[in-house]
Amino acid sequence: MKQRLAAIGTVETLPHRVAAFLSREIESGELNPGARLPTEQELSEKFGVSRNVVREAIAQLRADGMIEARQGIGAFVLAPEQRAAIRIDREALKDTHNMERLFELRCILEAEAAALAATRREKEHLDSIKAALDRMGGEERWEEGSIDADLLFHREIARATGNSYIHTFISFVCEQIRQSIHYARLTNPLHDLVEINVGEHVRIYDALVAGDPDAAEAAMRAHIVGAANRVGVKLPLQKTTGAR
Amino acid sequence: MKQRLAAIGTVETLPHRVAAFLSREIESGELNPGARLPTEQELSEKFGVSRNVVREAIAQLRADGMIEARQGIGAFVLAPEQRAAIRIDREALKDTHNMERLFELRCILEAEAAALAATRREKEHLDSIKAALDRMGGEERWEEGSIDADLLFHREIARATGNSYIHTFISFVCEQIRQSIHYARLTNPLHDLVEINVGEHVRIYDALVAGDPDAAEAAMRAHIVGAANRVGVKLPLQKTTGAR
DNA sequence: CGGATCCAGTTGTAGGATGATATGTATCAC
DNA sequence: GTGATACATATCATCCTACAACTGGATCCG
Repeated sequence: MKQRLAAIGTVETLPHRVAAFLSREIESGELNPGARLPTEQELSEKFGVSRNVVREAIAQLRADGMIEARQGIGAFVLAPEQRAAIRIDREALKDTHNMERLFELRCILEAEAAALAATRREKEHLDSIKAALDRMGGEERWEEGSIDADLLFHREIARATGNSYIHTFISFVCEQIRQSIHYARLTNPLHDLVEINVGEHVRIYDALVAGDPDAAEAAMRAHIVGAANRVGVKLPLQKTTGAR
Repeated sequence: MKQRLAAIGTVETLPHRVAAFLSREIESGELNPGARLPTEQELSEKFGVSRNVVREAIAQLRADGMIEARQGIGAFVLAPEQRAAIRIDREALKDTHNMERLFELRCILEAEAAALAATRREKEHLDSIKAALDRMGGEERWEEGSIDADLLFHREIARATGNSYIHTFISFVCEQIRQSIHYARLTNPLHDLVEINVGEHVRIYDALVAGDPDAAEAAMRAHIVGAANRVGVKLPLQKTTGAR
């Protein structure tokens, strides 16, 4: 747990700050695709840091496919479609409207994933899903432990689809939501404990055991809409009927 | 175009190679979460590079949330759930099975996105979607131009959902698929020109204009299954009925 | 005019030096 | 002996300088 807190409250290192600055400049359109960045020396003078720091910052942006550096010429901004990675700005997560969008994305992914999982799940998957479910209800303290179990439950369902990309994407989105909730609790301590509806989870699990994709999808959709409501986010989804 | 080729055939810089090595070691489980990496000096000796290069490599991994460095102690491997970014290994894209998984993920995202877009699209969105559609059919040469138009068509639909995260995710997945097709064509030159079914696109567009979410979703689903087939990937989706 | 060569600018890599921080050890007072 | 303090060590963070590799243009030469 200490490890997680350390990860969240990570100190802002100089290269990280420089990278964030350049990144925002690119996102905001001040540096258009194809434009050339200032030289490393100019940047190091501008920010008052060593060239080494600038290079580490650029290494980060380059790894994301945001810019491309060519020896002897300079560094250039790439088009957004050429990004090699998806990264979500933690600052943006503090905005409730963005949280709503994130929940919407999560709903899309997980609802379909639940349907897939219902047709493909094997015994091993059901066992680990059940284990997460038990941990969730068994925890006396509603704190971190049961939140972890909740996330594990969702990740295990994603894994049961047999599609590693789906697993990766869902894990990622869930983790972003966890962290944005974490922030929200810091600034708004009245949500001291997070309410988890075990009944909704059980309905999902039952549908998976039954191998019914439509029921699994509907249950998952209802659950995520409910979870969003419980943290104060209203999902404007049109598909709450579920049945088809 | 030269720009894109340069981006794809980018030279392997030393920090990139070191980062890739460490990354593989983490993914393969040789370095478990919580494990401590060798010191920067040890790594620089092991790889025969300067400490500077090692630091740039670590900066990349750290930006992805794959490792966490703590001053005075060392660098530690983080759990996969704590990743701050999604990155897809280009090497993995050369595997047909992975392409199938990627198409499946794409189908999930885009089908639901099309339904959302049908209810939320405004005139501006319809105009840009139509423009992409015209470019697609109008291109004489089936080469890059119309592939670009195809991708733009899908991205504009994603944008019409009004959810920037959905837009980002779909753009990303589409781009990965584009590149994996690019690779496939290099090794298998019999697919010299990519076939694009304009009719399928028109049906999607019509459903969006009509504002019919179910029709849009079904049309999108059918289109992506068709597109996968045309590049030799068979999608094992259970939901080809579409109508609800 | 054409071509080879040189030159200045930029990124890539190397190596060392110093500061900041965490951990363990030794010393000292009591 | 015990506790607190000071010190030593290890490690990452940052800075600095220098040189190598590469590019593009200027210059020079025929």
